Amino acid sequence: MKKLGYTCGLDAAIDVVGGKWKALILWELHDEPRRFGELRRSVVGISEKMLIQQLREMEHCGLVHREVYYEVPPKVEYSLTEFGQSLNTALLPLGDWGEKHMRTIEAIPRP
Amino acid sequence: MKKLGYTCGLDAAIDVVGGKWKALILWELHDEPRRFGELRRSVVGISEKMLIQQLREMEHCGLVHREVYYEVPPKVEYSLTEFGQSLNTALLPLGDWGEKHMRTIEAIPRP
DNA sequence: CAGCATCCTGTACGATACTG
DNA sequence: CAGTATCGTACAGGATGCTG
Repeated sequence: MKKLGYTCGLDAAIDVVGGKWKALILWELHDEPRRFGELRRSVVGISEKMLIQQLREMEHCGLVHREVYYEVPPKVEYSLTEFGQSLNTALLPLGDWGEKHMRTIEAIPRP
Repeated sequence: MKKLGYTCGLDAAIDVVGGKWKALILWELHDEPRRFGELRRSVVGISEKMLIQQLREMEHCGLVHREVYYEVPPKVEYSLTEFGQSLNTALLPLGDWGEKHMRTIEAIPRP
Protein backbone atom coordinates (compact mmCIF):
# COMPACT_ATOMS: atom_id res chain seq x y z
CA MET A 1 0.00 0.00 0.00
CA LYS A 2 2.44 2.63 -1.05
CA LYS A 3 1.96 4.07 -4.42
CA LEU A 4 -0.86 5.38 -6.47
CA GLY A 5 -1.17 5.37 -10.22
CA TYR A 6 -0.64 1.73 -10.95
CA THR A 7 0.64 0.81 -14.38
CA CYS A 8 -1.30 -2.44 -14.57
CA GLY A 9 -3.35 -4.89 -12.56
CA LEU A 10 -0.38 -6.94 -11.50
CA ASP A 11 1.24 -3.81 -10.18
CA ALA A 12 -1.80 -3.02 -8.05
CA ALA A 13 -2.17 -6.59 -6.82
CA ILE A 14 1.45 -6.82 -5.76
CA ASP A 15 1.13 -3.58 -3.90
CA VAL A 16 -1.69 -5.08 -1.87
CA VAL A 17 -0.39 -8.58 -1.29
CA GLY A 18 3.31 -7.84 -1.52
CA GLY A 19 5.87 -8.38 1.17
CA LYS A 20 7.00 -11.48 2.92
CA TRP A 21 3.93 -12.37 4.93
CA LYS A 22 0.56 -11.21 3.62
CA ALA A 23 -0.02 -14.01 1.15
CA LEU A 24 0.88 -16.59 3.78
CA ILE A 25 -1.49 -15.08 6.31
CA LEU A 26 -4.19 -14.95 3.66
CA TRP A 27 -3.65 -18.61 3.03
CA GLU A 28 -3.91 -19.51 6.70
CA LEU A 29 -7.27 -17.79 6.85
CA HIS A 30 -8.65 -19.33 3.69
CA ASP A 31 -10.81 -22.04 5.21
CA GLU A 32 -11.80 -20.82 8.65
CA PRO A 33 -11.36 -17.95 11.10
CA ARG A 34 -8.19 -18.06 13.15
CA ARG A 35 -7.21 -16.63 16.47
CA PHE A 36 -4.12 -14.49 16.91
CA GLY A 37 -2.24 -17.21 18.72
CA GLU A 38 -3.14 -19.82 16.13
CA LEU A 39 -1.79 -17.62 13.38
CA ARG A 40 1.39 -16.96 15.28
CA ARG A 41 2.00 -20.67 15.45
CA SER A 42 0.96 -21.60 11.92
CA VAL A 43 2.69 -18.79 10.07
CA VAL A 44 6.11 -20.21 10.81
CA GLY A 45 8.81 -17.71 11.63
CA ILE A 46 6.70 -14.59 11.91
CA SER A 47 7.15 -12.30 14.89
CA GLU A 48 4.23 -10.94 16.88
CA LYS A 49 5.02 -7.49 15.67
CA MET A 50 4.93 -8.41 11.99
CA LEU A 51 1.81 -10.53 12.41
CA ILE A 52 -0.24 -7.80 14.03
CA GLN A 53 1.14 -5.19 11.65
CA GLN A 54 0.26 -7.18 8.54
CA LEU A 55 -3.17 -8.07 9.94
CA ARG A 56 -3.91 -4.41 10.59
CA GLU A 57 -2.89 -3.44 7.09
CA MET A 58 -5.02 -6.18 5.59
CA GLU A 59 -7.92 -5.15 7.76
CA HIS A 60 -7.42 -1.59 6.59
CA CYS A 61 -7.56 -2.73 2.96
CA GLY A 62 -10.78 -4.63 3.58
CA LEU A 63 -9.22 -8.04 3.08
CA VAL A 64 -9.56 -9.25 6.64
CA HIS A 65 -12.27 -8.98 9.26
CA ARG A 66 -11.38 -8.73 12.95
CA GLU A 67 -13.93 -10.01 15.41
CA VAL A 68 -13.43 -9.33 19.09
CA TYR A 69 -15.08 -11.52 21.72
CA TYR A 70 -15.21 -9.71 25.02
CA GLU A 71 -14.40 -12.60 27.27
CA VAL A 72 -11.82 -13.61 29.78
CA PRO A 73 -9.36 -14.68 28.58
CA PRO A 74 -9.45 -12.37 25.56
CA LYS A 75 -10.37 -13.84 22.21
CA VAL A 76 -10.02 -12.31 18.78
CA GLU A 77 -10.77 -14.04 15.53
CA TYR A 78 -9.51 -13.04 12.12
CA SER A 79 -11.30 -14.09 8.95
CA LEU A 80 -11.33 -13.28 5.26
CA THR A 81 -13.86 -10.90 3.81
CA GLU A 82 -15.34 -11.59 0.37
CA PHE A 83 -12.67 -9.30 -0.99
CA GLY A 84 -10.00 -11.29 0.78
CA GLN A 85 -11.46 -14.55 -0.47
CA SER A 86 -11.34 -13.30 -4.03
CA LEU A 87 -7.69 -12.35 -3.65
CA ASN A 88 -6.91 -15.69 -2.14
CA THR A 89 -8.55 -17.42 -5.08
CA ALA A 90 -6.47 -15.34 -7.47
CA LEU A 91 -3.37 -16.52 -5.61
CA LEU A 92 -4.18 -20.21 -5.92
CA PRO A 93 -2.46 -20.76 -9.29
CA LEU A 94 0.67 -19.09 -7.96
CA GLY A 95 0.62 -21.38 -4.96
CA ASP A 96 0.21 -24.40 -7.20
CA TRP A 97 3.09 -23.23 -9.36
CA GLY A 98 5.29 -22.88 -6.31
CA GLU A 99 4.28 -26.28 -5.05
CA LYS A 100 5.03 -27.92 -8.37
CA HIS A 101 8.45 -26.30 -8.77
CA MET A 102 9.56 -26.24 -5.17
CA ARG A 103 12.36 -28.74 -5.71
CA THR A 104 13.67 -26.76 -8.67
CA ILE A 105 13.56 -23.53 -6.71
CA GLU A 106 15.28 -25.02 -3.68
CA ALA A 107 17.98 -26.39 -5.97
CA ILE A 108 18.94 -22.99 -7.37
CA PRO A 109 22.41 -22.19 -6.05
CA ARG A 110 22.43 -19.13 -3.80
CA PRO A 111 25.17 -16.54 -4.15
CA MET B 1 15.74 -15.89 -3.57
CA LYS B 2 16.66 -15.80 0.05
CA LYS B 3 15.49 -18.63 2.15
CA LEU B 4 15.42 -22.36 1.97
CA GLY B 5 12.91 -24.66 3.57
CA TYR B 6 9.70 -23.21 2.25
CA THR B 7 6.58 -23.82 4.27
CA CYS B 8 4.29 -24.01 1.24
CA GLY B 9 4.10 -23.39 -2.48
CA LEU B 10 3.00 -19.82 -2.11
CA ASP B 11 6.01 -19.18 0.09
CA ALA B 12 8.34 -20.53 -2.58
CA ALA B 13 6.61 -18.66 -5.41
CA ILE B 14 6.77 -15.36 -3.58
CA ASP B 15 10.43 -15.89 -2.90
CA VAL B 16 11.02 -16.20 -6.65
CA VAL B 17 8.70 -13.51 -7.96
CA GLY B 18 8.69 -11.27 -4.92
CA GLY B 19 9.84 -7.70 -4.82
CA LYS B 20 8.64 -4.66 -6.61
CA TRP B 21 9.70 -5.41 -10.16
CA LYS B 22 10.04 -9.06 -11.16
CA ALA B 23 6.38 -9.71 -11.92
CA LEU B 24 6.18 -6.55 -14.01
CA ILE B 25 9.26 -7.48 -16.01
CA LEU B 26 7.86 -10.96 -16.50
CA TRP B 27 4.71 -9.42 -17.83
CA GLU B 28 6.56 -7.21 -20.30
CA LEU B 29 8.31 -10.27 -21.69
CA HIS B 30 5.21 -12.40 -21.96
CA ASP B 31 4.50 -12.01 -25.66
CA GLU B 32 7.82 -11.32 -27.30
CA PRO B 33 11.52 -10.79 -26.61
CA ARG B 34 12.50 -7.31 -25.49
CA ARG B 35 15.67 -5.33 -25.65
CA PHE B 36 17.17 -3.71 -22.56
CA GLY B 37 16.21 -0.22 -23.64
CA GLU B 38 12.67 -1.27 -24.47
CA LEU B 39 12.25 -2.71 -21.02
CA ARG B 40 13.66 0.37 -19.39
CA ARG B 41 11.01 2.42 -21.12
CA SER B 42 8.05 0.09 -20.67
CA VAL B 43 8.63 -0.85 -17.03
CA VAL B 44 7.74 2.62 -15.85
CA GLY B 45 9.79 4.01 -13.01
CA ILE B 46 12.50 1.37 -12.86
CA SER B 47 16.13 2.42 -12.72
CA GLU B 48 18.80 0.85 -14.91
CA LYS B 49 20.39 -0.66 -11.86
CA MET B 50 17.24 -2.39 -10.69
CA LEU B 51 16.34 -3.55 -14.19
CA ILE B 52 19.65 -5.23 -14.84
CA GLN B 53 19.76 -6.63 -11.32
CA GLN B 54 16.30 -8.18 -11.52
CA LEU B 55 17.00 -9.52 -15.01
CA ARG B 56 20.19 -11.19 -13.81
CA GLU B 57 18.39 -12.79 -10.88
CA MET B 58 15.63 -14.06 -13.11
CA GLU B 59 18.18 -15.37 -15.56
CA HIS B 60 19.91 -17.11 -12.69
CA CYS B 61 16.64 -18.74 -11.68
CA GLY B 62 16.04 -19.98 -15.21
CA LEU B 63 13.04 -17.74 -15.80
CA VAL B 64 14.62 -15.52 -18.42
CA HIS B 65 16.90 -16.13 -21.36
CA ARG B 66 19.48 -13.55 -22.38
CA GLU B 67 20.52 -13.49 -26.02
CA VAL B 68 23.46 -11.34 -27.05
CA TYR B 69 23.84 -10.20 -30.64
CA TYR B 70 27.40 -9.21 -31.33
CA GLU B 71 26.76 -6.20 -33.43
CA VAL B 72 27.47 -2.51 -33.43
CA PRO B 73 25.61 -0.95 -31.77
CA PRO B 74 25.23 -3.64 -29.11
CA LYS B 75 21.97 -5.55 -28.95
CA VAL B 76 20.69 -7.84 -26.22
CA GLU B 77 17.32 -9.48 -26.13
CA TYR B 78 15.58 -10.89 -23.11
CA SER B 79 12.87 -13.52 -23.41
CA LEU B 80 10.96 -15.90 -21.18
CA THR B 81 11.97 -19.53 -20.88
CA GLU B 82 9.32 -22.23 -20.60
CA PHE B 83 9.74 -21.97 -16.87
CA GLY B 84 9.21 -18.24 -17.01
CA GLN B 85 6.16 -18.67 -19.21
CA SER B 86 4.62 -21.07 -16.70
CA LEU B 87 5.18 -18.60 -13.89
CA ASN B 88 3.69 -15.82 -15.95
CA THR B 89 0.63 -17.95 -16.58
CA ALA B 90 0.30 -18.58 -12.87
CA LEU B 91 0.34 -14.84 -12.31
CA LEU B 92 -2.47 -14.09 -14.75
CA PRO B 93 -5.34 -14.48 -12.25
CA LEU B 94 -3.57 -12.15 -9.86
CA GLY B 95 -3.19 -9.60 -12.60
CA ASP B 96 -6.86 -9.91 -13.46
CA TRP B 97 -7.78 -9.49 -9.83
CA GLY B 98 -5.71 -6.34 -9.63
CA GLU B 99 -7.21 -4.99 -12.80
CA LYS B 100 -10.72 -5.61 -11.59
CA HIS B 101 -10.21 -4.02 -8.19
CA MET B 102 -7.84 -1.24 -9.13
CA ARG B 103 -10.34 1.50 -8.35
CA THR B 104 -11.04 0.00 -4.95
CA ILE B 105 -7.36 -0.28 -4.18
CA GLU B 106 -6.59 3.25 -5.30
CA ALA B 107 -9.43 4.49 -3.11
CA ILE B 108 -8.03 3.04 0.10
CA PRO B 109 -6.92 5.95 2.27
CA ARG B 110 -3.18 5.94 2.87
CA PRO B 111 -1.81 6.60 6.35
C1' DC C 1 23.22 0.56 -26.68
C1' DA C 2 23.70 -1.93 -22.74
C1' DG C 3 25.48 -1.92 -19.01
C1' DC C 4 28.84 -1.16 -14.38
C1' DA C 5 30.52 1.37 -10.11
C1' DT C 6 29.37 4.25 -6.19
C1' DC C 7 27.16 6.35 -2.85
C1' DC C 8 23.02 7.03 -0.17
C1' DT C 9 18.39 6.42 2.08
C1' DG C 10 14.10 4.48 3.75
C1' DT C 11 11.87 0.93 5.55
C1' DA C 12 10.76 -3.81 5.91
C1' DC C 13 11.76 -6.91 9.04
C1' DG C 14 13.66 -8.79 13.35
C1' DA C 15 14.65 -9.41 18.71
C1' DT C 16 13.30 -8.48 23.10
C1' DA C 17 10.71 -6.93 26.88
C1' DC C 18 6.45 -5.37 28.86
C1' DT C 19 0.94 -4.83 29.61
C1' DG C 20 -4.53 -4.85 29.99
C1' DC D 1 -4.50 -14.19 25.29
C1' DA D 2 -3.66 -10.60 22.40
C1' DG D 3 -1.42 -7.45 21.85
C1' DT D 4 2.32 -2.55 22.63
C1' DA D 5 6.60 -0.35 22.85
C1' DT D 6 11.52 0.12 21.60
C1' DC D 7 15.51 -0.57 19.59
C1' DG D 8 18.44 -2.20 15.93
C1' DT D 9 19.95 -3.82 11.23
C1' DA D 10 20.16 -5.52 6.60
C1' DC D 11 19.01 -4.85 2.30
C1' DA D 12 15.76 -3.29 -1.32
C1' DG D 13 15.66 0.35 -3.98
C1' DG D 14 17.14 5.15 -5.80
C1' DA D 15 20.36 8.93 -7.97
C1' DT D 16 24.11 9.91 -10.61
C1' DG D 17 28.05 9.48 -13.46
C1' DC D 18 31.13 6.63 -16.34
C1' DT D 19 32.47 2.86 -20.05
C1' DG D 20 33.20 -0.93 -23.86
